[in-house]
Amino acid sequence: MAARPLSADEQQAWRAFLGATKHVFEQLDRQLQHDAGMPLAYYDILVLLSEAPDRTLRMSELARRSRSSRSRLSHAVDRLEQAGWVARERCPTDRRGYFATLTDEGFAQLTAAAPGHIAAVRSVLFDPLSPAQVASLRAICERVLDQAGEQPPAPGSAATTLPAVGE
Amino acid sequence: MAARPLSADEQQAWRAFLGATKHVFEQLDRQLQHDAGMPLAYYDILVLLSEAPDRTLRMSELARRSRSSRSRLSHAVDRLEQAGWVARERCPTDRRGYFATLTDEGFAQLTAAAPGHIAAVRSVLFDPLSPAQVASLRAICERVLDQAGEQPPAPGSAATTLPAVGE
DNA sequence: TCAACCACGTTGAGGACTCAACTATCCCTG
DNA sequence: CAGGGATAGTTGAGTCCTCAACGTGGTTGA
Repeated sequence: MAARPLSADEQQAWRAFLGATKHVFEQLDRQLQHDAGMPLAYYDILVLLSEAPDRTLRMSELARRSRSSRSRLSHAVDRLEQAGWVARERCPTDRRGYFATLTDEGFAQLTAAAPGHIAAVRSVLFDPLSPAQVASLRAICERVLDQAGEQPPAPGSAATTLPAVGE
Repeated sequence: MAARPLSADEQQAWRAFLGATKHVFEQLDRQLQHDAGMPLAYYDILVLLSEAPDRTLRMSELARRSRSSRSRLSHAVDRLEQAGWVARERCPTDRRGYFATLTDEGFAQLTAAAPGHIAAVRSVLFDPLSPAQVASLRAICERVLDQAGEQPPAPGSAATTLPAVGE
């Protein structure tokens, strides 16, 4: 399976991508950790909760939206719960399930953290780019994500298309 | 400091970027870990060493090229040394320093791991993109990296430009 | 020559993530 | 309504990373 190696263009695109993403996430993580005491992944969880009705989501739904594994989310919510920023509650209709709710304290933390984080996102990612590049980046990332949905046509599986999961 | 919030376009670009990068690195890390028993970060270290004269680099130079902290690199080389893929050697002319060398065993591992990794990079990142998008992605990432070089004009520091570090 | 300073790299503690195994609950079929 | 299989979520061990502190060796200037 001697895969065709990357072309020179692809090679350089790949290295630039590796470097740029490493840099971006390192800056953002450091900024958030320093100024708000949470990593980027946790900030995202709080954002997702803050946007949900009643600031509440089922664990599995939260995992899906944050693109994390159940395990990762469970560990993360453990910590956020310890911090008092999120509360867990049993789901009355399905007793396997739990809801995660953003507490007032969590909302306050998020509100406090947002301006610094947004400024960092701007300065590290958007400021250097032209509007056309921002649009292009978005199209590229959405393309990659679309492709990600149409998973490996697992050998033997016929129709794996899921009934649109109304985002 | 109520930073201007992200525009709707920026917002969506940002979320797509978060999602796409998360997906890409998750896939690649999983593939490498499963098929070659190393995370992407270690693979990159081996690549950098394999390209260097005598497959050898000073720790600090390796840290710079891999964009990792000295600490991270030190831990990583610990592990790679335990695996027998890299060897450390004192620098004779500067006794604070060390060289890291890719061993034959390490080179063999890298050679074995490369095809699968490259195939994964293609399938997850490049295959979904048009050539124009690949070029665009590269330009975008290089722009972000350029900007990263011109660090914060630290208050009070006059000329922080470094004497081009011959790449 | 010696003190102050800087550069190289390591160390250890603690946090976040992965993977596999596990419990508990729900649902479907016979 | 029993049994099997899927689904929801948790748990613990192990890995990788970060941060701050440290030892050691080079360098510079009075």
